[in-house]
Amino acid sequence: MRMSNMFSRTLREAPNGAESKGYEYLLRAGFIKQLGAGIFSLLPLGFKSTKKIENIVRQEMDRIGGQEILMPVVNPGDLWKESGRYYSIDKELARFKDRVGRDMVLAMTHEEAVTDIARGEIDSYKRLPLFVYQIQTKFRDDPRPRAGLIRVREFTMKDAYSFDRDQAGLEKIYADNYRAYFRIYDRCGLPSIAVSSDTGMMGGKVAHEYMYLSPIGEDTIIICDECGYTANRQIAEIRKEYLKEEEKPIEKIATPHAKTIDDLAEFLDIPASKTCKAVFMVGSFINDRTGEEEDKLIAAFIRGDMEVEEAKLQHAAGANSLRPAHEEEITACGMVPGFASAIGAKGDFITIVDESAAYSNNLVAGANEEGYHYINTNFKRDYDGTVADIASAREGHLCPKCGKPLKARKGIEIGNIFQLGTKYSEAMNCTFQDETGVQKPCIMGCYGIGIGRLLACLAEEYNDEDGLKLPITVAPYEVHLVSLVKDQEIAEKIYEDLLNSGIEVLYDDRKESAGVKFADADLIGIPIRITLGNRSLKEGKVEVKLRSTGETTSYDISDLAKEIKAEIAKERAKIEDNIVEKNL
RNA sequence: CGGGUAGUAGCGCAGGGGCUAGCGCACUUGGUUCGGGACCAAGGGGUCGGUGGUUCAAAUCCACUCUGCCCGACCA
Repeated sequence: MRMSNMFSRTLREAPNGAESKGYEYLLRAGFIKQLGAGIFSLLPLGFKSTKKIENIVRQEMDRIGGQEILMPVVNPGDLWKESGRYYSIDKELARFKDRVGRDMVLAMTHEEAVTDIARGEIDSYKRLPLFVYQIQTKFRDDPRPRAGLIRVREFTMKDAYSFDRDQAGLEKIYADNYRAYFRIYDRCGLPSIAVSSDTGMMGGKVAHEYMYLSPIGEDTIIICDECGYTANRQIAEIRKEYLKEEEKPIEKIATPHAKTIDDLAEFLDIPASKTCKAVFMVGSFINDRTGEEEDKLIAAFIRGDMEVEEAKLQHAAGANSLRPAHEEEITACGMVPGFASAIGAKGDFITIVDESAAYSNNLVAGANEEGYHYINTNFKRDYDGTVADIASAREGHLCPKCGKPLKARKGIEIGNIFQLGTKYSEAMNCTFQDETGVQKPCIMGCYGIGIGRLLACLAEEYNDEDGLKLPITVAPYEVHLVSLVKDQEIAEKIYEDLLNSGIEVLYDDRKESAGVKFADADLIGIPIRITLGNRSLKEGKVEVKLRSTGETTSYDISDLAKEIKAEIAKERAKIEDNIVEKNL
């Protein structure tokens, strides 16, 4: 590619709103261009990188037996009504009507579409297992896109789907994907960890998320350095110590102005762990057959020294979504915000009690009367409810596996794998006949990687004060040929030679000053830079500089292509040698 | 969806009722320079986000509206 003819140009200054380095450089180097909130075009350099990432993904999917297909972005709404997600997913699912008024959706994932195909293909256990994938556009109308390609509305995703006859089959392909994902990130050069995760709108039971740890991440990951336990905070468990003691008689006491746990603990001169905190949410419960929606108050109780994790609470209550409750909704059930407990409450609401509160004795809790609390309240004796783990794991809490203190880190989700089970196959009647003639639902799994987000994370990981320095496996070109010579003929010849040797070359043939060319080369960050200068050329030499290390070598022009191929192989080896097989 | 902030040339910004709307970079032409964002000279480019209003006069004041960004709610 000749830079004199390149569609995109570099920018000297960062466009307004590029707050992270990676995003800024992707914009300035001309990899991407914003079209609207959360909507980006890929320019030639960004598209090249994206294709490289896609090809790595493709190779690894093929390697574990994946068959590439392509499904439509536009799906009939009826299909999504079958799975129930037409109703259970809110505005994030973009809907429209076609010319005859049929409900249509822009697919945000493809469980429905693939299950529809599979139910037509799969009749016998002999057809299983099956594993397909696609690399395709998704649209999710995110309420708040941000940080460039990190969180967007339209994006390219590799999504894969497996169909098995039993759990053992699913677990095998799940483990294959688990390994393949690490190989993909390793081959892209992106550090990654796998964490146990929530299943969210996908449904199913077992799931892992792959995270790139970064301060700009929006997910919080709980990590145990000691035993390797890792989980998204949404589901991270902690070892809880219960304050067991002899039950004492309940007693109402005056606690004027003690509305918060801190106030209360200070007023009574007790630790927060001797109190019980109430958190009120309203859950939306959607009937996914009819789309009918019902709101219900959820009262969550947890020991005063802990916080409620909303995702856990949502699961425990079986709600589709949660929002904070309004004061009237709480008082309608006989509870008084600031002085609330389940004791003496009435009306239709769901009570979820964290283990910390349920298994500790003699806690101070609200008396549902302005200015009063009960001391020595005990679960079961004084109030009832569903016991669940709804505690939010924080740095310093104890590891559920080994009991050592946990750490909290920020991360960006770069992929996920789900054991779906039969959620979609049952809802959509995707069954097979086993040896005994019995119809059974296929056991499904799904596996996703956001391609653009991966590029964004790579840009975040690989940059310095001069620009990007993507690894050679994902950089748009292998070699940047910078010509500083007056007589372009020799440069043209070298360019041709390199191309003929099968090397991917970005050729700066522009009539620009050396400084401009070097600055642009650093900004775009192609791994190997060849500089053609008048002086060294007279001696038959050219300079080769690595973007990653700054290391410079001088080569004879006569065997340049051969030497460059060796350099490329070395750069590739730097990445490929770091591929580590990681098993589930 | 709530709070904040901003829309003026490709990018970054200034101007804040008055005559041809500026600056830096970028762009065009000519010349000099030529290994780390060169210099000189001459040029080209803008419905001042949109609509409506106030006024003799609006980029500037007012109302509404659209869009971007940040924080939160939210989210794979």
